[in-house]
Amino acid sequence: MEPGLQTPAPKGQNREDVRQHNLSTVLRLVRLAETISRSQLTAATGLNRSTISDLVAELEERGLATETEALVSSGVGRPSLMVSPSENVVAFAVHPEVDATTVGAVTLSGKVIAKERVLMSKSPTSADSEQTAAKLISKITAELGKEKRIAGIGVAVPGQVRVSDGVIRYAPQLGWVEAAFGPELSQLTRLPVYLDNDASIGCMAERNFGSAKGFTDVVFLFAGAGGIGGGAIVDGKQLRGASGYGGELGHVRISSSTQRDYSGFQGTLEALVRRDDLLELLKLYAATDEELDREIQTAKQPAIREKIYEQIDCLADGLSNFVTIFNPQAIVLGGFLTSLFNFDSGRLIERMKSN
Amino acid sequence: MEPGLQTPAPKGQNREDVRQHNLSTVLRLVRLAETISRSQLTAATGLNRSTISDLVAELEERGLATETEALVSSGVGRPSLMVSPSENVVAFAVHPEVDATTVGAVTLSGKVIAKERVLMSKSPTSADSEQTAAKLISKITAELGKEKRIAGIGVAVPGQVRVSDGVIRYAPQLGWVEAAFGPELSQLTRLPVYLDNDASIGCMAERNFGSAKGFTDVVFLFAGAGGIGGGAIVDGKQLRGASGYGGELGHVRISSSTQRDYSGFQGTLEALVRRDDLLELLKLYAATDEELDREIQTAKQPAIREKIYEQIDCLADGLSNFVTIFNPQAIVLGGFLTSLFNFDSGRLIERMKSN
DNA sequence: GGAGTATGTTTGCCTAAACAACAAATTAGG
DNA sequence: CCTAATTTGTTGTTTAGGCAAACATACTCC
Repeated sequence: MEPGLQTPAPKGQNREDVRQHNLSTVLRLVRLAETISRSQLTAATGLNRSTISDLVAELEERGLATETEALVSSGVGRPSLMVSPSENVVAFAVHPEVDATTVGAVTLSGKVIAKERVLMSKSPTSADSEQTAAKLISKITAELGKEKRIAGIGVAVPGQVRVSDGVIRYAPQLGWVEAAFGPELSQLTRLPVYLDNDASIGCMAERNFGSAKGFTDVVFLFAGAGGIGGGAIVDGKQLRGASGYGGELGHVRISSSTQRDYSGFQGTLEALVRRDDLLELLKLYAATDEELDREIQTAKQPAIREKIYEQIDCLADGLSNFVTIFNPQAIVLGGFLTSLFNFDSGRLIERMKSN
Repeated sequence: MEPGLQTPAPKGQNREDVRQHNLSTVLRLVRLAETISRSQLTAATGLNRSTISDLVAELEERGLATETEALVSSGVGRPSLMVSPSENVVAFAVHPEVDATTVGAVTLSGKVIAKERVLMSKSPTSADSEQTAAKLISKITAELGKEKRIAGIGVAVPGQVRVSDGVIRYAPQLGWVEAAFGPELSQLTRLPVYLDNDASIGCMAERNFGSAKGFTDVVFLFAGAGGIGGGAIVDGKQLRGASGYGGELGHVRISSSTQRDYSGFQGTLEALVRRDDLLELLKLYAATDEELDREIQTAKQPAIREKIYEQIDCLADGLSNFVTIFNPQAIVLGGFLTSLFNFDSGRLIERMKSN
């Protein structure tokens, strides 16, 4: 339909690729399991005992993992050594928002060892956020022990991101367009920077550590103040699309309604399932998700209940489409969508089935 | 949401895997290109000259490819040897339908060397079709030269298929439910059988040889007499979903309309973009796609044009959702959807953009 | 026909995984 | 306790597949 780059790219594999693949496979298993025995690694990877030994040794040499003796023995035979991700490798997590910029430091083992949040002036530019982030990073770095090694920076952007070159294509709430956040932050900090959409990151997190752990096909829908973000895991990988703008499930049109969403599109999931609408009806302003949830679960007024049901129905319509399209093993709801689900999960499921 | 099998399966790689991968990569390139030089193979795979030499030799030894000298030299330097897929490896293609069963024989090089079609009694059972197919296969096999080697059977099923075990889950037009077509046909013919949804197969074909050649992200929508089939290529791979029922794009709901599709769902793309509706309006019965196309392109009556526009709009709504979700490089339309597109592609595109 | 160039071919090398044999650390069972 | 059985870690060797280098070959260009 439209002209595009032909990208066959079916590369061959050589020795180094194998080593790389196996190292990363082992490291991934170690990270995801928090701590795992060498024998479990051999079983999971199908590789030879001695190969695992070698791979783990290399990871240890590179400072990415540590081996310890098992605390409790789990049966007959010599107890297997336990492998854990290193505490000394840290990555920074950056989250630029309209009113604040947050930077966290996380170890490879998943522990958050620092977190700083700086309030921003109204509508900061991309450069403002970058500089704030860079300052926080250098501050946290200075406070870290000498033994810590910094792997890089991950940025969760509330908007469309071109992952390949780290450019924020469009972040409606921040008002940024085509901002080279990644390269610029990398310039400032001299660290590798990885940018991605916040919903996508949330999706991967849920899939790796959260409620969708281990599933290969997942649909993810998260509602916050800024609308509905979404994503999908297809065959174990994040759905990105050709240019990286795929998976915007909140912007899928589910009705002929002319109600508009935050990006100006009509009849989309985001337009019809709105946190703001409920807040207004409930006369809640600037409420947290917890407060909103309490109000929803205890709502008595027919008008309000009606509105909630309406949103549940819209959510169900959207979800049933996603089921048709993706045939997922799990659907993960986040933010106030959880509240909608809890309010009447039976109705939601019933409506999904009826479609 | 629903309990599912945890499938992490992050396997390690050993030497054999590499060889396998490289062999299949080379064979794929050879098949897709019809004929390709060894130097092109080295460039495309990134592998060493001597490695390609070795791989091609192995493919030749296994009877999967043949090497010939270049007919025309393409520049300075020693001319590279040309590699082509073997003509002696054939696969059978089976297509069971309500009124007929078709079997074709195709060489690895893509040439159709035999095709037989047998009319069936009204609504054949799965076993009927299997037996008919098996008979045709043994008949064609007998007629093939001794030098031909049979690789296996591929079946294109008009319905939901569980690819993993070759079971047809539900084929509405045939009225089959949970039919073990794959295993049974394999039993009858003593050949490996691969089953898949016909739309999925069409999708891969378009992507490999057709208009979407080489693209990694494609949305595919095909309309026939039996409704609208669809599929998607995500990151170079067919979208299947957890149980293999994904990608049913025709059954996606795009409107609150209560119009039902062939599977009884309301407001779906299939329910609103109906070939039958147009046929009826045009007073065409049992028309071919070509006849229908002629009538559509020359339609004058306002009522008919109105209906066509209506369908174009519905199609656009569906497509724009798919663009939001998949962010594809190309959209491939098939069957009478092509006619709708040609009737007023401007309107279609405009409507897609406006959403 | 010689220079230049790209490719095919052959040989030996290198590396990573596998394998085999042995050592070590545990449980089970008397 | 002591021995057998079992499982895992360790070490040295083997093997396979891709690579690099050196050389041979076939083409174009001048």
